Amino acid sequence: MPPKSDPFTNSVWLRPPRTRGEQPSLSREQIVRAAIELLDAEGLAGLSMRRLGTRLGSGTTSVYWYVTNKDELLELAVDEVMGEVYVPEVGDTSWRIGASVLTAGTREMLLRHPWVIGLLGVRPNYGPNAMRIGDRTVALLSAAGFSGLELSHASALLTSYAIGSATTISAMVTSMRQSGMSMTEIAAKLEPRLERIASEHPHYAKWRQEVGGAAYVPERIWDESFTFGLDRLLDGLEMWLDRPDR
Amino acid sequence: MPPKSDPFTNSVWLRPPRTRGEQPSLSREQIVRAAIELLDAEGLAGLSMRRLGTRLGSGTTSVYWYVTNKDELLELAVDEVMGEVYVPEVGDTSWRIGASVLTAGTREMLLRHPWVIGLLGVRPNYGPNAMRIGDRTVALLSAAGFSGLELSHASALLTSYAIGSATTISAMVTSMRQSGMSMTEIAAKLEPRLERIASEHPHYAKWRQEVGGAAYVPERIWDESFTFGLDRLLDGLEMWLDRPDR
DNA sequence: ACCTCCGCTCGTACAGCGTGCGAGATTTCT
DNA sequence: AGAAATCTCGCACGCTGTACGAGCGGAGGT
Repeated sequence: MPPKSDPFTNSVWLRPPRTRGEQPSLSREQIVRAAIELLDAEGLAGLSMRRLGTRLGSGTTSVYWYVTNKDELLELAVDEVMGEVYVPEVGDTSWRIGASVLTAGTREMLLRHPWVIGLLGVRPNYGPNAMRIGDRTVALLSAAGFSGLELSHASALLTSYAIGSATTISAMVTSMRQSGMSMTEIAAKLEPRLERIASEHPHYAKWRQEVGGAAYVPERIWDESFTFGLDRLLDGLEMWLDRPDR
Repeated sequence: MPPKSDPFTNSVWLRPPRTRGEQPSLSREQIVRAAIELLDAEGLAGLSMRRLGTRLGSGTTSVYWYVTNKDELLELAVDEVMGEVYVPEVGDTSWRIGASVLTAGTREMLLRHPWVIGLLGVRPNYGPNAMRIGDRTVALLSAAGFSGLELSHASALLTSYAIGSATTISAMVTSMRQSGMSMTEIAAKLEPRLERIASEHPHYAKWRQEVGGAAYVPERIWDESFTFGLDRLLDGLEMWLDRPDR
């Protein structure tokens, strides 16, 4: 027997914020904003309901009047930062540039708020901002020549790449932050281990020699790598659009 | 001042398992296996050190002899399941099929062990299996004609897509499991909301009409979507390889 | 044979977590 | 004025990761 109240019919997005007058000292919006600040500063583990209460200057459990539980608060926070993603208007640019801006923007948002990444795999997002992005993405890809299921496949390809790319980088940035070292310092510490690994993995060793230390230079390479992949991906989509037999 | 012992020079992979004779009733290998079983069955939240101890038939904190903390255990678990990913030998197939098998295999591994997804963004992986995959991927792409930084860009593109694609699907599967409903049941519950959303988002509404209910049929569509994206992506890479001016 | 040490197990304890509950305060409606 | 709604929050429960140190059994040295 399914639970009496499931998360699909009983969702945050269907419930109006619990505030009518101007009196109350808290509001859903303010709570979400404070939560995002905590999350940005200290990551998922840094957000506890107690700390959130303290930061808002209220009691430990006051937040529970506006939000039924922590999961729901995170759902609100995720959609809030989704609002930072800009999807170009149809007609403002070519679809290629439009898709490029969308994908890069999504990736950048995820890198600004790395805690989102850990939440994306847990529950799908039906918040208003996610929906707005979806709608405008349809417009963009539709104008490009996609339709039906292929349109959603193309859209999934773009967002998957943005998410995956951000995930890899987030892992490194997080470990940088936690260790308090720069990427080059980490590379130096890792050096002997990588050397030993190279001695057991001939192909890796050969590649390592080809690129020298270049692979461990920080952000610039990550951006280059993302752009390279994005260009290949857009090439592939364009090629499909140009196919006579589709 | 950085911490005295950082995670890069002092890593699980550099410390031999704490066992010499045959006496002890526990072993690192056995612990990791049990942890993975718990994680597969109940997700990240389902693994606690106490439950792990109970499942192994030992005391609450016995595990701490073999593993310094939970994070390290998770690191071991992640690399263990990385061992399930098969990277085709060079020469066995074309590079295209090789890359295809690698990417699909990674995605399938992630869908078998969805908890891995939540961990990928937290810390990079330098375990032996990750290294083996890396080495063989270099071999594969090197034989295809990639070299230097472009090789690692191409490799990043493939794994990013595998990760991102698995993330989206994992979100849906997880929410299916938690609600105990099938995807079609969820779609039915969601229907009125989506309809209202469609009424406010014209492009989405138009697309919705195009595909009808097809978009909410479960796994088959997901696989089709992944394959579509993968093919576009490989087309793009192939195109780059064929460029005269690279 | 005894002692010492080492590898290993695990009970206890502590600080922190999410949150259900209900008492209380305050504002609004009748 | 009295009742009802709205909102705040202290307390308590059961859970978490893990530091610490007591205790156990077998191996090696004397």
